[in-house]
Order: sequence, then C-alpha cells, then structure tokens
Amino acid sequence: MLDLRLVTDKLEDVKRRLSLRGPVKDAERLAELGARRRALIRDSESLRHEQKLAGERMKDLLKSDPTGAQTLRLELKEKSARQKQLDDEIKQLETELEELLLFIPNLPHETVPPGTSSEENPVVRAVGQAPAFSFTARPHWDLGTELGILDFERGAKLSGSRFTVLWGAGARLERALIQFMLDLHTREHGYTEVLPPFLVQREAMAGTGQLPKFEEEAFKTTAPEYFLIPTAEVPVTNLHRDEILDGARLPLRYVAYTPCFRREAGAAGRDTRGLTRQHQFDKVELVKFADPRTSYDELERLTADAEDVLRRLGLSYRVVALCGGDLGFSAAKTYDLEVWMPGQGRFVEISSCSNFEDFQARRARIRFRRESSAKPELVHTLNGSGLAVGRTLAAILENYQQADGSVTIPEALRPYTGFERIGK
RNA sequence: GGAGAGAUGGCCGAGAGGCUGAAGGCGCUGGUUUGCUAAACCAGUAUACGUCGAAAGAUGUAUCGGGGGUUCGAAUCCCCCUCUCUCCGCCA
Repeated sequence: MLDLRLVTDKLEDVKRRLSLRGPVKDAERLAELGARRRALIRDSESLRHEQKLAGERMKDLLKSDPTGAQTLRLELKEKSARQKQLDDEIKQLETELEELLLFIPNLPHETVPPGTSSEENPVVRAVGQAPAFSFTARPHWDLGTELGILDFERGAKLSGSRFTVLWGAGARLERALIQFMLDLHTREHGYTEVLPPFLVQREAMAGTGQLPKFEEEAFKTTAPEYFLIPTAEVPVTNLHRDEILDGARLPLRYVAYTPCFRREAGAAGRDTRGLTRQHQFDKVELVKFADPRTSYDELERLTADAEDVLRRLGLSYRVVALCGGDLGFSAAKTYDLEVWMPGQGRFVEISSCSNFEDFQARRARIRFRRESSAKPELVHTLNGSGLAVGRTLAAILENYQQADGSVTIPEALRPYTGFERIGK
C-alpha cells in the first residue's frame, strides 16, 4: 500500500513512477478523495471540540439552572447529530480510499530497468558453465519417470493435473534439498529457522499484498475461511504484523521451509509437463525485515545467499533484473535467479528476490524504533526463494544426468541423500 | 463440543456515566547526589490522524480487545463478535 499522503501531495511524481509498470489508473481519484477527507476531518473535529467545551458547562447548569441545561441539551443534541453525520461520511470516504489504495502497486525503485515484459529483463550476471553432454540431454520428466522417482500419472489420479507423487530416491532427494538449504542458511548465512502455519487468514494475505487483488490465484477453505499459503512470505512476513521492532536488532533474517499452494489460474497451458508449475510445491524462503537505509544492501546479500545454494549444487544460472512491466505487484525491485535446464534448453526461474520497501510494512503495520525514544518508522521487508525445491530437483536431474539415464548427486548433497546416484 | 472466568498504557494494576490519556507501582530515559556501581530524590516516558510551522515544536481530535447502540456526554450502561484462561468431553 502506498502512503496516502504521498499520493495526495505528490500526485504527479507518483504517476510518473508508476507509469514504468504500465498504464496508471485511479491515482487522480485517490488524490481527490484524500483532499476531501482532510477537509471533512477538520470540520468534524472542530464540531467535536465545541461539544466538549459545552459539555463541561452542562454539569454546572444541571445544578444551577435546569431550564438553561435543557436548552443547551437540545442544542448539543443537534450538533452531535451533525457531527456523527460527518463522521459517517469520513468513514465511507476512507473505505473507498482504502479500496483504491489496495489495488495500486508499489512504486518501482529508480534502478528498475524500463520494459514491458520478461523479454526485456536485462541479465545482470551469468554464473557457472552449462554441462556439456555427449548425448542429447533429456527433460526431467522423462528421466524422473523412467527412474521411477516422479509419478505424474498417480499425482493426477489423486489430485488432478499439476500434482506429482515422488517415490523412493526422489522423495529422499526432495527432503535432502530442504534440509541442505535450511542448514546452509541457518549455519552460514545467519538466518533463524521458523516453521509457520500453512493456512492463514485473509488479513495475512492482505498484509503481503496477495489480496485483495489476486484472490483468484489462491486456494482457500470455506467455513471457516483459510487461505493455503502461496509462499512462506505470507506467514513469515506477517509474524511481525502490528509490531514495533527494536531497531538495534535489524535486520531480522528468517528462513522457512513450507509447501506452497497456487491456483496458477492465469497459466493454463503453460509448463504443463514436469515439476515446473505445480499446484503444490516445496520452497525454502528467506525473509528479512530491514532498516530502510540499508534495505538495498540487504537485497544484494539476500540474492547472494540464494545464489549460494545454486553455486554449491554446481548448477549454472543467470541473474536478471525485472523490468518495470514484469515487476510483481508489491515489489519495488526484484532479481530473478534462472537456472539452466539442459533437457529443455532454457533458463527457468528458481528464485525471485525482492525488496518491498515499506509497501507491505504499511499494509501490515510493521514498524521499528531507531532509538528507544524515537518515533516508530515503517521497516522495509524483503524476501526471496532460497530456493524453489521442486525446480531445484528438476534442475539436478537435468544437469547431472548420465548417458544411461541415471543421475549423479551433487557432492554437497550427498551427506543428506545418503546415496551418490539414482539409477534404475 | 459443553460449563465458567477474563481482556485497561512496554508490563502489573485501579477506575463502575462528565474534570480520566487514564491513579499507583514496575520498567525505561534524562538530571541531582555520588571514588565506581547501587540506592535515594526530581523530571520525563503511547499511537494515529488533523491544523499551524522551514524546522524544532505548538495545538486539536480519536484510541481502555473489535464492531454497533443508549446519552448533551461512555473505559464505565446495553447488544453482537473475537481472543485468552480454567474445568469436562473428544482427538493426531
């Protein structure tokens, strides 16, 4: 959520910065309503002030002059009614303002490159060498099916398309990856592990920006209503909702493993094969709460922490900076990590690292105090996948495949899998 | 699921229609005293939104779990909701 003050007071600025994302809607109306709200508040408050002053006279009058008290009472009754009417109007206005504001995306950071689609995302760096094969590399869904570790048919039988069953070494590899990533981030990168609920309430989803705009993307239960988390970002960021954090302890760094649930409503027909786009997948997520002054340094570090997973697994990848048109709703700046998938001959997103600045913090009221006597300020929130586990598993299958269809396990992972290769 | 109790500031805890942003205590911050520390004493110690101001700040309004109602006036009275605790039942 943007700062209403900023929108009303610096409308042109806001519009210019938003236009990097595409056409701007509603900003004008927002500024207008914001100005009207202020005027109404002024009127209501001065009326209320008069009432309070008169109220103090009332008590004396009640003793000394009953008739006068009666007159005053009638007068105040009318004033009170008028003021309540104003308050109703203000409330209505604020509801409308909130609704508009919740649908306006975050302002892109100055360094966000121009562009309208993912094709225009500049490559920031490329790391590692794509493996050279003496045979034609195959996609992970073929390899995994032949090895008997990925079972798409039975996934579909149980739950429909975009669900997969992992067997034996596949299940073990998934679990090994989760463990490996959590250990790396907690032991070497200074993150605190947290295991949050996988079902959250509407307000948590709104806090991080998934709602109200993207409700059709989420799975939810009814009576009682719960949302299945689309990413650990939701519960972990909301851990500190309505809190004032100690500035001396920033940045807070959390890492969480959770399954993630997504409708993929807008992705019909895309990535229908393999593990790339599932309704349910595992992810290890990095989340930070940072001082606004250093949040962009923290973004670089967080991205490096995610990259470290790929590097240790010996997977080649590139880092792209999302352009204005490709930037997510809540993000001010995002780097995507794309892993090379030799079996598909393309790069696939495996992590998305973003600085949300104060956008989520304002929605979720997450603040900090710089000094014990200072006024609370909004924190900056950041997060990034570290990494998407299913896609990592797929990348390992494709990058470490052998001519005979077996797959060797990256060195770093072997203590976790307990085996060095997966064969038939 | 059944029965009961409760929710007040960073924390504990008074208050039972007006003068209560809210006694008292603890904590915290600053000061005095003081070889140092501690103790003692004094002062300060919420948030949001308005208005004025370049700013520091001044000032107004709101806020006693949330929402609604009664009233000239609600922390205080009434209604609804949420959460917490205790006991019973059930359950991984």
